[in-house]
Amino acid sequence: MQKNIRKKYHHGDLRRALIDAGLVELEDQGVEGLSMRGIAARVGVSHTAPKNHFDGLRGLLTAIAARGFEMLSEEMHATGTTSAADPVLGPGEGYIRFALQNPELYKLMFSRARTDAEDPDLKEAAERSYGMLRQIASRLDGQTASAPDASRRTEWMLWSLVHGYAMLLIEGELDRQDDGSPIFSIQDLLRDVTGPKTP
Amino acid sequence: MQKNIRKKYHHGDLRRALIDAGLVELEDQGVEGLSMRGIAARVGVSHTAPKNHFDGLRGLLTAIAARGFEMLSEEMHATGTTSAADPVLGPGEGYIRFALQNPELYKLMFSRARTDAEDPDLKEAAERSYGMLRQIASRLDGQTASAPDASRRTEWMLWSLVHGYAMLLIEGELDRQDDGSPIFSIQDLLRDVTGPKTP
DNA sequence: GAAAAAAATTTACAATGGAAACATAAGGCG
DNA sequence: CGCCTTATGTTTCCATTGTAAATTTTTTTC
Repeated sequence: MQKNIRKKYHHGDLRRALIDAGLVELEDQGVEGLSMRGIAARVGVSHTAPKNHFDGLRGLLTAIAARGFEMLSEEMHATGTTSAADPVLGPGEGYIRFALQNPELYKLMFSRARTDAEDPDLKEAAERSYGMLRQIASRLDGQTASAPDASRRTEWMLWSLVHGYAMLLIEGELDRQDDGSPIFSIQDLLRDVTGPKTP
Repeated sequence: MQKNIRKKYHHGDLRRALIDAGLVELEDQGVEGLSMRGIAARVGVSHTAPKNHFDGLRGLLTAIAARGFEMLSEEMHATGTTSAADPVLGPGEGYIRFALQNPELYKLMFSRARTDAEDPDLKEAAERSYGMLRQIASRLDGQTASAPDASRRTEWMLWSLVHGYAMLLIEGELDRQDDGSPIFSIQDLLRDVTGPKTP
């Protein structure tokens, strides 16, 4: 009856707190170093408390991944609506920026071994991101020659390129400059694809 | 003395046996399900026996990853030297075939969190694979326009595309046909890149 | 205010990676 | 040959982790 906005004795919003803490520990120690007990300790609850909000460690990781996709969509949208932004290169850059700023989270988001791909929240958040990618692909497609199912193929090509670029950079397989930025940007690679008409 | 099938106290080639067993369990249960004890049990030794041959679980996984790169090089070479093979599409197809036939191994090979990237054997085996990729990239580069550092950029582009395609397929993000084969092949995507001059 | 539900803790347990001490085989060397 | 050194495996033990069950504490409902 009384929805006291004052802090409740029962933590109040443990679910959100656990996800937030998980995000911190994730980038701090990597997915490997993540533990139910560690996250719970960071929030200050017993290590079994999360069970009331998540279906085990996998459930918590799934929720964290869902949050990641929300962040990704936001980043792509932000970089895409800038006035100066290219409709293709802009969101593509936002995608990469997110991946490089949250490498462990990005890896988790694409790790079916650690998350539950059937989770409704995760599916919805991921689908929103994928939809944005499809939109970009259709724009990119308009710039090049069009075959029957060219759109879908372009979508595969774009996503593969961007995802591979992000993953290889995260895992340290592609060289970086002294300031930490990649030698070639995703725009550099995309320009190779959008056609040689661009000088 | 007795080279009978009698069970010897000293295994003989435990190192190789552990890697072989690890490869089986890896594809069987995924990287997550892999355990030192499980692998040791499969070979029939105590769970601490591997310590004489590997530096912990990470050491064993590193050795398995190195073996993976050897297999990858072999597969690319085999598919590239076929008489009918395109010098670019051939090895590219071999790369993808390996990844899709050994998905868990492929993921492990690119997981710096689980392997020791400084291991000499791993470095050497990986470098051999990367060298083959560079070779393909230079061929691909010869087919398109050439800018100053175009070669290296093409290398990034090719590797990103192929790796992303492999990873997305492995994680189930890209749809497959009823027979399990991808809707678009890596050749389909590569043709988008090699330029529209190819019919 | 009492009952019910929700949230969190305590306790317990099995699995795992790893360290240390010990055991066994193999090979070198007198 | 017989002893000794070393490489290889085993036993035993421990800390950490995820999870389940029983219990306690707080909140909500009636």
